Amino acid sequence: MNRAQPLSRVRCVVFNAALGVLDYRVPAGMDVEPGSVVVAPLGPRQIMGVVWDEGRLPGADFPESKLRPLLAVMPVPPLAAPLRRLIEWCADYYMAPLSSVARMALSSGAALRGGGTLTEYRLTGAEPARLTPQRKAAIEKLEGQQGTIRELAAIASVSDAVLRGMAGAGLLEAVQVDSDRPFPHADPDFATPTLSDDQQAAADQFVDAVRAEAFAPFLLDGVTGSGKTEAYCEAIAECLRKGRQVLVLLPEIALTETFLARFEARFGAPPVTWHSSLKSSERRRAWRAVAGGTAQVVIGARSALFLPFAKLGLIVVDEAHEISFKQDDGVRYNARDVAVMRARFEGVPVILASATPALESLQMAENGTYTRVVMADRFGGATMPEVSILNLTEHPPERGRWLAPPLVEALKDRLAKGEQSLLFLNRRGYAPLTLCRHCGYRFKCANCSAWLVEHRLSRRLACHHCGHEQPTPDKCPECGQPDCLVACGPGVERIADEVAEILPQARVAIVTSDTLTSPAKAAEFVAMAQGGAIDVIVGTQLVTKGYHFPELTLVGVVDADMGLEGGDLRAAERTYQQVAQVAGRAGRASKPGEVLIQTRHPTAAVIAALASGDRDAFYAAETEARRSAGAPPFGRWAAIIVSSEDEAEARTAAREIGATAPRLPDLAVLGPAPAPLSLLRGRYRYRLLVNARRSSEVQRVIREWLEPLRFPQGVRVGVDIDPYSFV
DNA sequence: ATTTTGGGCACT
DNA sequence: GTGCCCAAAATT
Repeated sequence: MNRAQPLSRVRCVVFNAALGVLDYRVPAGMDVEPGSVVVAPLGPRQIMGVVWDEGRLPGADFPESKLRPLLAVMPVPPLAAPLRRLIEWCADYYMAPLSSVARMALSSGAALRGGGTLTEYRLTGAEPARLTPQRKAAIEKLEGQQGTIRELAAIASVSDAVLRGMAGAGLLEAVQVDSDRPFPHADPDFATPTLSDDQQAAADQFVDAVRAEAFAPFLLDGVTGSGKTEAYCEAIAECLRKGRQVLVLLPEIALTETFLARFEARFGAPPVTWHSSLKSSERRRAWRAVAGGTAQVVIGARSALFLPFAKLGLIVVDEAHEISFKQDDGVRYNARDVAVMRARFEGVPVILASATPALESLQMAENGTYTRVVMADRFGGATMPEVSILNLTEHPPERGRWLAPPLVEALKDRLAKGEQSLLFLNRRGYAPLTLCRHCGYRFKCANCSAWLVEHRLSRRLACHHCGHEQPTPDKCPECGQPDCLVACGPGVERIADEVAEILPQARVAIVTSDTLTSPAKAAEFVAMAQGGAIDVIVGTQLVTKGYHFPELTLVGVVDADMGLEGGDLRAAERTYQQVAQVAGRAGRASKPGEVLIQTRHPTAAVIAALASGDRDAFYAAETEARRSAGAPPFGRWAAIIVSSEDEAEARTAAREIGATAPRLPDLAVLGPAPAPLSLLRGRYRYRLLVNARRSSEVQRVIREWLEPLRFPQGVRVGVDIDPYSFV
């Protein structure tokens, strides 16, 4: 590309949501182009920004004479045009400030300052002469850890002063980490697998698309166990051969040890990972390798979508139906949809892989926008498990118990045969509500309108929305009565207790984000489960993903109705997906699997479809329900969320928005109403729902609606386009 | 968002 | 006049 005239005046997206776009003069000798990351003066301060394309952004002409010169250019490659187009698209579609979206592409502050080294610390193992309590605690928690003082302080929950003292006393040693040391090389032909006909046919289509180097969206629709991963890995291999980079998006990247192991077995090296809990040195190294084009394959959480790939060749979204791809704070984007847009702007193929695709994705396949690739059979001749409904009204569990007699019998049977069972309940902790038998007091979060969940293993009461925790008291805080607290409802811990009572000799493992807190713990669990050291696994949706347990022949769904009772727009679909996904864990090897679903609504469309294994029937019923509700993909939803620390202010602002709602034939506005969690993290929240019957420009309507309104300071108004959760 | 400014007000 | 607090304005 030849640039004629060096730029003398540029429009910058500065990293401040309120300011947006500002113009600057480029001093003589400074080399900037669209995408350059720069430091600009702002009043007495300095602010980071990205040079944008001339003429693509709104903004009045600012007098030449008042322009101030840019201060510096960061030593990183400029953000390429396709990424800039993606940022613009996201800002526009999700109604977020351009700067907030741009910031996601530059989320590694350290990387921007250039390469070089970073100082990290680790324990020396030296025996201290005497030990303060803080130092003793730090040494226990930092075993095997390495990181900057700041990161270690967070891990050990001590102040950095403690650690600096320890470094001075020789208990911690400094290690220089090179941020540009290369990642191991992935070899496309390291271990080429033998594919089934289905897999080969899918792989061929993907490889052709990679070779074509053009935008091509695929919906890889394959039952659990059909070997989707092997099929798309062939497309990854083709990218590696062409020297192009690959982005694989996974939900909950921190817990996908098994995926990383499979990847390494196929390509001879682990991929580069990207997720929110990377340490700053790891983040910097990964970011720079991505921007420099040396990171071949990046396995990432949704934030990886905004990485500055130098030569992207393919995007894969695995488990594409997962709702965790929807970001629910900050810029509320759906990574699945943004992935398709990025592929489009980059001109590369994108594969959405799922056993239970979102209705929206199926619709896109049906109308020809996406190419549908079906893998209908399980790999290696394994059969789909037999699914039965367990009507809780007919087979009630004993009082104070949650497992119905037939499920108990099935558990006993598997234990006798030496086979594994899995009980699925999507609820962490022991019990979702604790109350005082004496005075009726209920434990409630101080910052949110939510009950505190008892975690008996850690002897704490926790709010699952804001993270607030307190020790479980032994007497009621209201009336002071001792031994009067009762647990209401089941959580996985309670189910595990029940299993231990029914099957005292069974080895039970609880699998939730509370117990698998690190990749090492996850690996340990997988090793134990596969080594036959666990008889019954009790888990949340965490166990529904990615694990293969050859001896697992029974899956019990403890409460299939749980998801249906909330006011969630996609409740039926999510229940279907979760149960289908967990059912897929049963009988993956030679032994057939059995699935028992406990429910009080055996005739509900979702439950019936699960029982009959008739996926098409479920999707047909759900399609009709969505059509008549004007829900996606037939109409559009948007949520307007008004929040403030002052309840009255939030209510007034929400009412004002409601009162000024536009009256349009295809638009329905519901609310304002207090949001389901009307108090969240100390903020009172009101919500309006906007339903646009046609796929019209909801964003434009909302923009014009909210634009003239002014609210007091402290009132935040956010828009959630295509909302999933109404929390 | 953060900093600067300017007005109103009490106090000297 | 001076200090102080808070709201409004400006930031390229």
